[in-house]
Formats: sequence, structure tokens, C-alpha cells
Amino acid sequence: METLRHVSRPFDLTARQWEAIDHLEGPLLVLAGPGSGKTRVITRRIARMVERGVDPRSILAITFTNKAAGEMQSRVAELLPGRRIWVSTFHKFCARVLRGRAEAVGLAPGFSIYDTADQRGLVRDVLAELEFDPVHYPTGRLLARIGRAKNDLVTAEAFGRSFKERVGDQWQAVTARVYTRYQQRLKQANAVDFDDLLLWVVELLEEHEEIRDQLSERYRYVLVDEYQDTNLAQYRIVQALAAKHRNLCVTGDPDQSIYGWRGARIDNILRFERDFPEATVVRLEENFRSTQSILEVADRLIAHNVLRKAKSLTTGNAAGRPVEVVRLANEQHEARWIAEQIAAAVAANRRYSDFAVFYRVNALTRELEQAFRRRGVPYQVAAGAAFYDRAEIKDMLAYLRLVHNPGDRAAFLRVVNAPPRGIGKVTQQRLLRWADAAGLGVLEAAARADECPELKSRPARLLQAFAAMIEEFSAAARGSVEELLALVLHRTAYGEDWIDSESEQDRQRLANVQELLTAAHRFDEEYSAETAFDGSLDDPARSPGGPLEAFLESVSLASETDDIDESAGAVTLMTLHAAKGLEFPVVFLVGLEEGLLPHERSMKSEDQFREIEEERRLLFVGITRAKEELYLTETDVRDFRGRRQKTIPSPFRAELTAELTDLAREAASYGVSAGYSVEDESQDVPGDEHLPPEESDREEPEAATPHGVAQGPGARFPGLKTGADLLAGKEGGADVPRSFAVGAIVRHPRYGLGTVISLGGYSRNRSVTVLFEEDGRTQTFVVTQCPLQPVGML
DNA sequence: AGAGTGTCGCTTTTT
DNA sequence: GCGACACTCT
Repeated sequence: METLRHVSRPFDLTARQWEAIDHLEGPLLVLAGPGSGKTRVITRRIARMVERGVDPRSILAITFTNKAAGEMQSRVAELLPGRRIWVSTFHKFCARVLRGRAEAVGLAPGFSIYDTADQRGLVRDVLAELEFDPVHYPTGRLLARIGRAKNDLVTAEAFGRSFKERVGDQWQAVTARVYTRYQQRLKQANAVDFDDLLLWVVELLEEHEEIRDQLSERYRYVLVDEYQDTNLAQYRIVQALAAKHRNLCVTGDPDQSIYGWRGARIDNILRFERDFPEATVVRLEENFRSTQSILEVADRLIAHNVLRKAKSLTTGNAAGRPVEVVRLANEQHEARWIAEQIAAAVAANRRYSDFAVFYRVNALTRELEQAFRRRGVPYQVAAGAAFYDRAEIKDMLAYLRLVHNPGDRAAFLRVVNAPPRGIGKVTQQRLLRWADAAGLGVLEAAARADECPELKSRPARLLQAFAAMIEEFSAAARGSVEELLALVLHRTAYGEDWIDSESEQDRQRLANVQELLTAAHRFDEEYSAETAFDGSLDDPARSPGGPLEAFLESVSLASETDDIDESAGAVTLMTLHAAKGLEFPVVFLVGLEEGLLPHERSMKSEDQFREIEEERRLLFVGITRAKEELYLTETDVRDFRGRRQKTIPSPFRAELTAELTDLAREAASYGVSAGYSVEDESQDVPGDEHLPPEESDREEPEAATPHGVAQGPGARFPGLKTGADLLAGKEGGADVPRSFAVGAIVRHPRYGLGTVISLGGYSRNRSVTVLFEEDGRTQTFVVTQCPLQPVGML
């Protein structure tokens, strides 16, 4: 096996890096500080393993995101031309493993992977079935609880049991019942959600010895990146795979664990040496990214965390410019100051793409974007309006899903009447009820709709026609995905109405569908180019289910977040979470304030100690993204959720040992006179005058609240009530208040001022038709149900 | 069948 | 103060 006997350390690697790279057998923990060349170490190590005779097919490298997987794959490919390593995400790996053995857990191989929208729809159905009020028990909340349980490997049965054992609250009781039914429905539809992919594989590995042996034999070398982000299910999968051969290499940095809230267990990496007492531990503490100043700030900050493996960061880089904490009057000034710094630096020597602005919550982008637009600073916001989330794309994919998995209820409901073909809600419900009673899959039920006693002949015929059409698609399902899609588009006449449409939205939709066809085309080409099929069940290159299954899997497990373009020539705006793994020459970190960073939720939490440590790590991640310059900002006052509040400095600020530059009271070009007051706010700042009026945020009089005191909605116009308020005060609702006579001036919170031009109905059903000043539009409201406020008479 | 409205609640996000 | 989501009327 040892083909290259004694290889001395290449000049471009440190001794520590080489130690990790040259390690072959047995458990290895690589604690990699920020900027320590971790990816490089992993890829070089894989290459080195292959050089030393390890069969590439026995190596399994797992990451969290597709982006990371792709990056790693291509970097290994550079080092090993012509060889192929399977780098996969946890979910993709699990999907592949589960495909071949679905029966073992009671699924069929063609199972669908439900996305968030499908999950929501399913929970909504379950709530209706169990007769729980969806307003009281919002789908999102329930799914969050179910998801949390799944992350902790708590099955529906276990959830119900633990609830009975303790004294549970109503919420838990409801969750237990919804969870149980939800799982039954998934199975019935031959579907899994994202979490199930992991859960089922845990079950496969832990309950089926032969499967565990087979897989751990196949994957003799397992590598897991970002190990600090693994949740319990992922941990158990890794343990099971590596239990026998113990060739497990995990890399990560506990100080960059920022996903505790979605089930990640920092403990997994902290206890690695207990799980594998014979482990080799390599600490990569030398940083090649940041200046000394930046690194020192990061190091001091993170030293305040208690639940931590001690690690000290060093760098041979220059000291660089000192890190600054800059205090501004408010968020407008903050944004403007940043925009100006960037504009000035670009005028001198920087490029826009050298800059990034990080924030804790997405809501903080607004002011930044506005300031950048005003200054003419190009920017991109890293937040994906995902391609695959678009309705027309989901519809198309739902057709494909239904073709592949005739039991896929979510897909069926999505497309059975899209485009409209006269199969309404009632028909759908009757069919589903009958299908459930008869134990039929959705599509089969549709095909036999004539047997359903509740359905009249026309709806039954329509359903059968639909089923026949899907059947026809199935015949084309083993070939090219693009052709199948084209057939679906043609036969369903989907999107035909958009072709001659004037509306921009329709054009966009059409373009999206076109884009999907292109994506399918690309996929077909790649799929047929794959030749390395080794015939085994888990061959990463080939899905046993053919091209359609592979295509569906790749789109279900892909998200279009990979759209941060480094070469875009623009400043990048993103959350601190999104910043992990990236680096920029100059970083601005906005809103270093209590409530924002640490976020108020973390301080209010039961587990606040742990959560505040995670917030500190989040700040640590942000700081260590900066290569040359770092500025953190805080403000005197900040508007948030409509409230204007004096801020409290972040407790982290004192831990930073950075210079404080107070610009809050300075009358600089972005600033106004000292001391805060609303009047100052409304004063125009140079550069604002030329702006169109809509750029000014203050079109509504009530938006400018005197003295910054937040007021409740009722107090906005003292003495004024809405029509609904007025009627609510009177038993039985007497008659319409006189203020709603024809000619009355009324205000609507959305449409502004208007005049009542006619009245209709009586008492509770009284309606008014209002002509609005702004756009001249007419609108009819039921007085008792609208927020119209009488303002006066004509 | 689709739009419009009222209600709620409000980190972070991948798969 | 705004947006998402669920219900209800046109």
C-alpha cells in the first residue's frame, strides 16, 4: 500500500498542516482556526491518501452545503487529474443510501423529498383533519417543534411517550398528535422530509447490522468537514460508519459553531477525543488571512467563552491598521458613513468587491441599501430568492415528481388543477377522502375516480383524464429529462397564457420555465457523460432510479444560494451566518449593540449562557473574515420594528479592546448637529435634495412620531377610531356613524385619504365606497371590517 | 378562482 | 412598520 515511502514536507505547508495531511489510518481531529488553510489541508490529505494507494472509491468526504462539496471536489480534482472522489453533503449521501434500501424502513425506492412548502401543506392538512385551529397552532411553529424533535432523534412515538410521562402543556400535546399523523402521511405519500433523510439512515445503520457493515466496508475512510455543525443524527451516522475501521477524520472549529439553534451540537467536536481516545489531534492555529490587529481582537474576544477548547491564534502577517469601533448617531448615519468610506477608498485604490458589510439580522439591510444607492455604490445582497422556490418551477417539478412517485400527494395537489382544468377543491377533497378509505395512492385513486361514489361523472372523468395524462408522461420518464419536461409543458399547455402577455411578471415566469428546461438539458448531458458506474448500490455517479430520479434529487437537495458573485464588482451585504467561510479585505460589522449582538432572543432564552456564547462566536466569525481592515459600528439610537430606541452598547464591545471613534456628535458630511432630535432627522442632508420624493421615508404624517416616543396604534390620532371601533362600541351595531355619510373624508392606512362616494347595506353589512385621492381608485369596504378612519366632512 | 383584507409576530438557514 | 399567511367575498 505504501507506494511513496518517505515523502518530506513540501515547502508550501507548515509542519502542523503536513502532520494532518500525512496522517492515514485511525481517527484524526483537525482543529482548524479561521484562515488556517483548512480546506487546503483536507484536499491535500485526500490526494495524499490516494497517492499512498487508497482506492478513491473507498473515501467518503462529507460537507454541509453543496457549495462546499463542489469546491472540495474540484480542488481534489486539480490535485488528482482523472480521479474522482465522492464529496457529498450529508443529505445527498443519505438520500443515496436510502434509495437502495428504502424497503428496510417501509418506503419505496422512488420516494419523494418534501420541501418546506410541501411540509407546510401537509401540516395544514393534518391540522384540519385533527380539527386544530391553524391560527392557534401555526404550521411553522409546529414544524419547528417537529424538526427540533427530529434533530434530537426523537420519533413521534417517543415524543408522545415523553409527553405522557411528564406533565405536558397543550402545545406539546398538539405537537405530539400532529407529529404522529404527519409521519403517517409522509409514509403514505412515499415521501420524506429533509430531516427524515438523516433519521432513516440512522435507523438503517443502527438497526441493520448488515447494512452498517456493508457501508463501513465500502467507505473505509470517512472525512467530515465542519464537524462542529453536526447534529445528533449526523453524529450517529458518522459514528456508525466509522465504528469498525475508525478511519475518521473530522475537521472544524468549535469557536465557529454558530448553528446550535438548528440542532448542531458543539459537543460532538469537543468530545471527539473521548469518543476516539486513540485520536491524533492537530491544531492549526497559524492564521494566513488577517492582520495581527484583527487577529488579536478576535482572539481576546473568544477567550471570554468558557465552554471551549483553548486555542490561540497567531499570524506572521503585519500588524496592519487598528480595528475601530465607530459610534454614529443613528442607523442612517451608520449606513451613510459606511457608504462614504467605501466610496472614498474606491476613489483611492480599492475595488468595490474588496468590501463586505455584515449584520446580525436581515432587517438591517434597508438603510444600507438606501445609502449605497444614493452614493452610487454597487452592492449585492447575499440572500437567495431561490429559483426552485418559484411557483412555476415548483409546478413543473411537481409534475415530474408525480410521474416518478404516483403517491406524492403534495405534488398531486399542486398540479391537479394547474393549469386550471375544472378539478376544484371539493372534487379534490372527495377524491382524497375516498383514496384514504380505500387505501389507494393519489394517482391510482384519480385513475379509478369513476368508482368513487361521492364523485359525479364530470369531475370523475376529468380526474381520470388527468391520471391518464400523467400515465402518458411516465412512458417518457426513463429518457431525457428535458424531453419529458417539454412533453409536460406541451400537453398541459402550462404557461401558454403567458406567451403573449404584456405583464412583466408573466415574461419572467416564462423565462423561468425556459431556464428550467436549460437546467434539465445540462443535467441530461452530465448524466449521460457519467461512465464510472461500478454497479454497486451506492455508486455516487449513478442513481438506480434513472435520470429522472437523479434530477429530482439534485433539485430537491439544491438551493440557489450559491449566487454570491465574488467577481461582481460590488460590495457584499450579508448576515454574519452567511459570512462563515468567506474572507474580504475590508469588513464593516454593523449594529454592535445589545439586543442585536447578542440578539435579545439569546439573552431571554432559558439557556442564555450557551446562547450568548454562540452570539460571541458569531461575532468572532465576523471579525475573522477581515483580512486587512475591520470596522465595527454602533449607534446612539436605532429604529427597529417601528420603534425608535436609545441603544445599549453590546457587552462584547468591552471585550474587543479596539479603538472607539465617536462620530455620533460630529457634524460631518453624513452627520447633523450634536444631540439627537427628530427635527435634525428631517433636515435634508447634502446629497439628498436631488432625490425623488419616494426616497424620503416620511410620507405618512404618523410616521414622524414626536420626540421619538413610540405610540400605540390607537393613540396615533387621538380621538379617532376606525369604523370597526365605532361599531364595536355600540351593542348590535345600531347604524353607521354619521362620519361615514357620502362626502365624508376617511383615511385608510394603506390607501391614504379618500372620500366616501356611496353607501350600501345596513347595520353590520353596511358598506362604503371610497374614492382615494392618491391614485383615483375606488374601493368598497364593509364598515365593520375595515380600518377606515373618519377624518371629517367635505 | 382570485384578489383583497385582517391578523400576527418579528433572528440566524441548509438541505 | 412591514410582510407573510390564512380566510372571505366578489
